[in-house]
Parts: sequence; structure tokens; C-alpha cells
Amino acid sequence: MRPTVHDIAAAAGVSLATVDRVLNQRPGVRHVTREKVETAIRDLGYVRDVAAANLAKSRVYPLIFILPASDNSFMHGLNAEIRAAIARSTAERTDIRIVEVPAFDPQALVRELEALAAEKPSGIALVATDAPDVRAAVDRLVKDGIPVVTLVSDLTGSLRHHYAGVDNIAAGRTAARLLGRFLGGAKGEIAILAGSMLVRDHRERLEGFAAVMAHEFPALHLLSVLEGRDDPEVAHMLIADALGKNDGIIGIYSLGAGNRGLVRALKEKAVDRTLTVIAHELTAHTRAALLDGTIDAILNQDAGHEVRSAIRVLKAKADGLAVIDAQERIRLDIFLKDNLP
Amino acid sequence: MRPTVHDIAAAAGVSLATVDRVLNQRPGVRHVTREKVETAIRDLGYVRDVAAANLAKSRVYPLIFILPASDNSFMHGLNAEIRAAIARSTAERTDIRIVEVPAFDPQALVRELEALAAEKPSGIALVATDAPDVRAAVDRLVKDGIPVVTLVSDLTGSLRHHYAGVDNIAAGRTAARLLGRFLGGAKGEIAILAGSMLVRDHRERLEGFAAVMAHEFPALHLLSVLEGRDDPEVAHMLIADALGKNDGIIGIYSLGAGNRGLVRALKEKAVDRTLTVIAHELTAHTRAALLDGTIDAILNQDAGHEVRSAIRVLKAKADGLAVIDAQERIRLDIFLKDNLP
DNA sequence: CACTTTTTGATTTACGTACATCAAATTTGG
DNA sequence: CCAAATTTGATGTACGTAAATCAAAAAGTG
Repeated sequence: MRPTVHDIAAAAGVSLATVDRVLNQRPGVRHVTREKVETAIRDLGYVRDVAAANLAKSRVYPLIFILPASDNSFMHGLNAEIRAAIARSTAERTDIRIVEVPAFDPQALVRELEALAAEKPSGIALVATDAPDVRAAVDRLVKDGIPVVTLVSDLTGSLRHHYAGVDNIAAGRTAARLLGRFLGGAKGEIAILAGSMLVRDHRERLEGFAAVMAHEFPALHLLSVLEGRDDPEVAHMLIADALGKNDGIIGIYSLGAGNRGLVRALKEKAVDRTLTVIAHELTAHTRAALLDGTIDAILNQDAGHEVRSAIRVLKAKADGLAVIDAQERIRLDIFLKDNLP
Repeated sequence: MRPTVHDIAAAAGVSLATVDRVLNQRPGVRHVTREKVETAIRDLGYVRDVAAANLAKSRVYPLIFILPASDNSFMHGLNAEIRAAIARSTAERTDIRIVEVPAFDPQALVRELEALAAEKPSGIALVATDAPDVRAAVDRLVKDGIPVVTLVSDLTGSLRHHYAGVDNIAAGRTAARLLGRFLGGAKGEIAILAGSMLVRDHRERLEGFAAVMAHEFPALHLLSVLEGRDDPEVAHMLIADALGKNDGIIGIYSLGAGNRGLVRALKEKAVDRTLTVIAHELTAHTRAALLDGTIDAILNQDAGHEVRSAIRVLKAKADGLAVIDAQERIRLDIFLKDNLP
């Protein structure tokens, strides 16, 4: 049987009340007594029964998810997964709220973070915009003792407790190798469609992609990045234009959203030529395109896993508990038409 | 606030004791009264607080994992993951035991299943050997009310509650497409190294692989399957021999274990030729081979996820609760040298 | 109707922890 | 050494459920 508070009290030769004072860092315990209790805790290997503690406290974990107000499939999916988590709230003792902030607006994000800090939630998950002010705001939250997890896009150099998202440099590198190998030594040009170079995850994907391309596939020449602002219409225009103007294009890497426009452009302009296309994020559109051969591979991050992982980590941090690292690593999914879920 | 048993008692106009009798299907409740209570439960949307219930019951979940006594990296890894779960036992209220049975021996497995049924555990996870007797034994367990999950290798057609493993047909198909695309239209022969065609997962991988190869890559010719019995020595011998005898081999698909032998053979015999190699299961050996270019891609199933998923599902089934399907889907990991964890 | 059997209610204890209160003991300051 | 302040103990209640006991009420039987 695992030891209880009673066992500690007995072992330390103190009363239950004193053990409670030590465990919950309440005042009114002499230093020597506190040490006696702590020794007993260590000797017996006591670990607080979180379920019982939460029951006694009628504890709920108020969590906040801060998302950019972007109108693309991926963000919609993320939103849906958070709402699914909200539906599980009672069973998981969470109280989750979604807060939307204007996209690509560090100041708005900072203001929101400041405002939320006052609520003293059990934890905050945010899709980070990469800016010094945001980093500083996050660091303040952490120093105030509020667990913070970055979601989808990280904030390196900040004190955030955890990042629930994929390694985007690795994603870019993987895309490059897949594209390079699929093209099997052919010579030609590669078009790159991004959302915006202002977003860290897109920058990182490009960085990884370009590095592997340069190093391992010198026969492939990268055209300058097309910024589609994750908008299907803009993406369509850019890709249609590029394909019309440049016959040398044999591959496309789409590292952002707005792939509906990409697919449409491909169907219009590329019926007569063989293009190898790698895109990010599995949506209804990219899935269909993968199945009909318009896209050759899709790299994906599972929004559901990211949300569930963020919640688990925030709860654990709020309780000062450890997490299972391997369980919280968000993997880069590679989908070919054969292994779609 | 979520409703409690007290609320139900009040709503149904009965006492707490009666509610308890209904909730825990104890006898001594008239049909009409039971219905009144069940109506109240539905109307109020009551869900039992599992944490509180487990606390009151001092419940632990006795779980049993049945594994084949095979001496390969994958099984060692699986074992290690179960032991890691055992280390978390107190926190998760589980009491997990590992039982080893001789590999490829349906009768031994059946005998073990019969013996374990008597213990009435909260759940059983097993690496299934695909045989009618095993299927029947599993069905008996399920009919006795014991939750059963197949692990790594499924038992289709049985009543098992869940399968914690990858879709092996999809894995084979994916391997075929990767190999075919990586070979970029070249003409040649493909060697296939399996463990044993008596194991369902290996059969399924081959089936998927052969289907896509025949349909989409007719320029590639499959040599007859080499059965390495998941043994590095045998694998080494078979591959070295095949490479020595056949100059036309341009690709290899290793769908089982024993890849240490494969890698050694490649380093000895294939320094002067370009081979594209796809293998299963990420181990220290395959990882090194992927990084140094001996292997081009590794397909993997995460043993840690499989074990944790099996435990979650067994606990949920024991409590009659639903699981989050997406969370329990074991994904096929595709590793290139760029996205290794 | 009396009687047995079944059903229901009322109440208590328990699980492991949190938290509050009040009294008693101990330490500290003057 | 006394008073004040601090530290500790003892005790009770609560969280939501399980499980047991015993009494009371209702239903069924002849």
C-alpha cells in the first residue's frame, strides 16, 4: 500500500495537522519540525494522491488557449479540438476558455497576456507570435508562477515550460529530402509557397528545406519564396502565375496554409506536366488532392494531439508533477496516399 | 456544478441507498423505481466521478500483458515500456504483470489465457498469435466480461475490444510507394526480408507491399520472400547471399526484425552499388544505418504509445467508459534521417 | 387478514486529502 | 520568570462515491 499522510505523521512523530502544514506550505512550522516531516516524506516515498487532493479541493483547472483569429483550415481544426476538450471538461476537471487575438499582432497578444495574468489561471497555452515583447510577457507569467505552453509555434529563448508542436526545421528538412528523392536526380526548379516569412514556423520550415536542398540536391534550384498569406485566393494566383511563366518548375513545396488555392492552380495549369508536390497540413482539400495524385505527400501535425498534450502538461505543471516526455513529443506525420487515417 | 448522487436521489424522489443500488447494479430495486432513477440520471446528465469512485473503492486495475518470449529489439523495447508503466502504477492505480509465452505457439497462448481468466483481471493485453483456438479463447474472455486488447498484432474476427497497433497493410503499401518513388522509375529487382510468413503482421505488410508494387511500379520485380526468423545471423546470411548472386537487386524491403544482420550484409556487399532500403522498427541499429545512409527510410510503431494506449483503453473498458478514438489510433511513423526523434 | 418476502430509507463508515478552529504546549522577548 | 508570540496537536467537516447495516414500509402470498 502506498503511504498516506497518516503514515508520515506517525513516522515523523508529529500530528496530521503539522504534516498538512508542511505539505501545503502553510506557515507556523518550526524549521526543525519541517525537516523531520520532509525526511519522513522522502523516506516513505510519499506521493500525494492527486485524485483525492483534487476531490477535497473540488479543484478545477482554469485553462486559457490563446489563438490567432486566422481563417484557415488548420486554425479551424485547432479550434475544434479545443472545443472537443471543453466538452470533456467535467470529467477532466478543466475549465477551458478560448481567447482569439488578431493574427501577426504582437502588441495585441501582449495586452491579452497581461489581462489574463490577473485572472491567475492554472495555465495558459498560446500560439506564439515571435517578438521580444511577447517573450517578455511570457517570462513575466512564468515568474508569476503561471504554467505556460506554446502551441504550434514556439517562442525559443523564453521561459515557457513546454512547446506542444512539431520541430519545424526538421519538417522542412524532411520535405526537402522527400521532394529530392521523389524527383530522383532530375534537374529543375522548385517553387516554394509560404504563408508569411513573419511567422516563425514558416521561417523554420523554409530554413530546414533550403539547407537540405542546397546540401544534398544541388540539381534542384529554389525559386524565391511566394508569400500567399495563408489565403487560398492569393495562393492560387501566385502558383498559377509561376507555373504559367516558368516551364522549368518540376516541384512545389507548400509550407503554409491556403492549399485549396494551390490545388486549384495545379488542376488548371499542370494537367500536361509532371509535378511533384509536397504540402503541409492534412485537410479535406489536401486529403482529396493526395488521393487523386495532385499532391505527392503531406506533412502534418495532429492538432488533437497538440491540444491534449498542452492540457496534460499544463495540469501537470500546475501540480508540480513530471510529464512523460515521449508522450508529449508531437510527431511530424508523413502521409502518402496509402497511410491516411 | 455537475450533478452528484444526492441530486439524483432528490430528483428521483428516492433515497441515496436506492440510487447506489441502481448505479452499482445491486439487487433489491423494483423495476419502476429503477426506471425513475435512470430517468433522473439521464435528465440531469449525471456521470459518475471516476476519481471519487476509485478512491472510495480503493480501486486498482489488475492488468496483464502477454508477450511472446522473442529475443529481438522490438520486443525488448515493448517490455521496457511496460516496465515503465509498472513504475507509474501507484499514480495510475494499476497493477500490471507481464506474462511471457513461447513465440508462435498458439496452444501455449491459449493455455495461458485460460489460466489468467480465473484471476478475473481488470483487463488483458496480448500480442496475438493468429489461430482459431486463440480467437476462441479471446472470445470466451470477452464473454466473461474481461476487457481484451490486442497489441502489435491483431486478431481480426475475434471479439477483442480494441487493437493497439498499426495498420500493417497500410504500412506495407506505404513502404512500396516510398521505395517505388525513391527508385524513380528505374527497372530492377526488389529483395524482401521477412521474419516469418506465419505471423499475421508480416503477412499483412507483404500483402500491402506486393499490391502497390504490382499496381503502380511494374518496372520493379519482387524476388521471393526471404524468411529471416527475425534473427540477425539468418538475415545476414540471406541478404549477403542474395546480393552476391543477383546483380539486379536495386531495392530491399525489410519488414521484420533482425535488421542488425541486414545492415551488416549491406555494409559488406553493397559498398559499390546504390541500393534503396526500407526497413521496419527504429532501433539503435536501424537508427545508425539511417543516419549513415545505409537505410533510406524506417517505418516504425511507437511501443510506448501502444502500451499507454492499451492501458488507457483497458481501464476505460473496465469502467464502461468511452475512449477518444483519435487518441488511441496508433500511427505509422515514417522516419527519414531528418526527422528522427 | 396475518404473514412472509421484497423493496426502500436512514444512517454510518470509509477512501486520502484539504482546510478550518480552538486548545495546549513550546519558544521567544523583555 | 512572566507574558506574548509562535508552534503544535486534536478534532471535525468536506469532497463524491462505495458499501454495509438495520429498520421501516410496501408488496405479494395463502
